[in-house]
Amino acid sequence: MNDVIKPGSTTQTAPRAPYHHGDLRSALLDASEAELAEKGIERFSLRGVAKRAGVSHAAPAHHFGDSNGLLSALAARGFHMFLERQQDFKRQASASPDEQIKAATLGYVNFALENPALFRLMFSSDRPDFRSEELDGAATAGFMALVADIERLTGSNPFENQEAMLQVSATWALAHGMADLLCSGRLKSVGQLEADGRNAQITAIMARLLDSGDD
Amino acid sequence: MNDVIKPGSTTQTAPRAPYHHGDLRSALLDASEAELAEKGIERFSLRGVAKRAGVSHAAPAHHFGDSNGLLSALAARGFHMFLERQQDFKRQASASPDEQIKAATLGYVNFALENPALFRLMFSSDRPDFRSEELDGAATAGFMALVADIERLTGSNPFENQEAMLQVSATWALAHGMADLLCSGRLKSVGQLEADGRNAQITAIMARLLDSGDD
DNA sequence: TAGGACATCTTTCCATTGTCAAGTTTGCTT
DNA sequence: AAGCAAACTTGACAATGGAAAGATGTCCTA
Repeated sequence: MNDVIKPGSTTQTAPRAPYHHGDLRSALLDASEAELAEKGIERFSLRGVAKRAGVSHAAPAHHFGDSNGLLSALAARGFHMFLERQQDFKRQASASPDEQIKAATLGYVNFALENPALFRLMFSSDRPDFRSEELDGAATAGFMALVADIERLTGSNPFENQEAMLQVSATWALAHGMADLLCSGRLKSVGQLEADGRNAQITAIMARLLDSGDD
Repeated sequence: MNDVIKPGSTTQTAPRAPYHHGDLRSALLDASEAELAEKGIERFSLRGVAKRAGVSHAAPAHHFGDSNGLLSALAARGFHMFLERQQDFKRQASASPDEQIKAATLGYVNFALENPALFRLMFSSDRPDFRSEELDGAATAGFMALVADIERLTGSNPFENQEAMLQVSATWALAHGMADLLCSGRLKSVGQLEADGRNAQITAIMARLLDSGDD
């Protein structure tokens, strides 16, 4: 009726306001990320998300179907952030293949430590639906980047060379294991250190693998 | 006093029946394990557990406090099973330190694949309370076994030698990364294989690390 | 410019869940 | 035998996710 802007909006940055709320979809994703970071996935509440976004508790359903749909979209966005964080580190490293891999590992682990709940959503939850094109694509992109790095390192295409694919698996598993253990508070001998020392240890551990069988 | 078996029991195998139900505590743990395996931790229901055990929905509270208390006890039992599974493999392997570590890794990963939901409860959940003496002790025992193996491998006590502790971290992280990725359906190049081929790949990956810096 | 058609969001309602408080049964102790 | 404490049940409550139906705003077309 009137053109008064609804006061319910909370933290929108530059909304195009095409509709009632103004890009509620991404506002809900922001709210979900905050809810997840604060509560963890096991106390994540859809109604809590709606409250953060300043809308009714049933509003998310229209954009995401159910709560798992929302978490799927959030996980997909998480994988994009994840890949970017790895690229952050890679850009600051030397161009040699093994340095690039070490840098990606640092990005991998630091992302997990910076976003532990989101990392768990992406890797240790049944709620996101990986049959979703969007999510599967986002998750696959990171894997493909690693495959390319290993190809540069070994000179063999991992999809054609079993030994190179084994190197992919080993590298991924080692990076993932450090990330998962650290963000669950295990692996205390590494986790207790401050950022620089921790990153040095992570690199040293990865070096132990890379300096071995870089055939 | 008497040896009359209560007729209200539903699915007990060989109950001592010291009380009303007959060792309800462990019956609830069994029921929880089944509930967890079927539903996963994210749809785990305390009332579902009670229904499985054939008791009222509030019965678990007396033995475990709240649902997190039950999950803490279940996780502790999980860590014992976890260690046993590693020892299963170690007994069937040669006594050399690196073969023992490879065997433990096979136990680590196979346990995760056999009990994916329980594995997630143990490593990727905030619900178990690790301040609990029982749980912390069970979780620490596995770590100490690895430390001992690395000491045998390197000849140095990891608690006194930084390089050896780095080896502990690397070994644990690699085993854990494989386990976590495989039981989440990632790492398909390994996960698609049948058991024997999969175990061979796991061993080959671990060898890549152990054959490197076993100083 | 009026009138649908439709996407967006709210309100209301319901089944399920975890937890609490009180009551009931059972075995043990003295 | 009496009482006591442990073990378990019953009933209630607030919070949650989801379904259904209503309300509101926007756009497209005639």
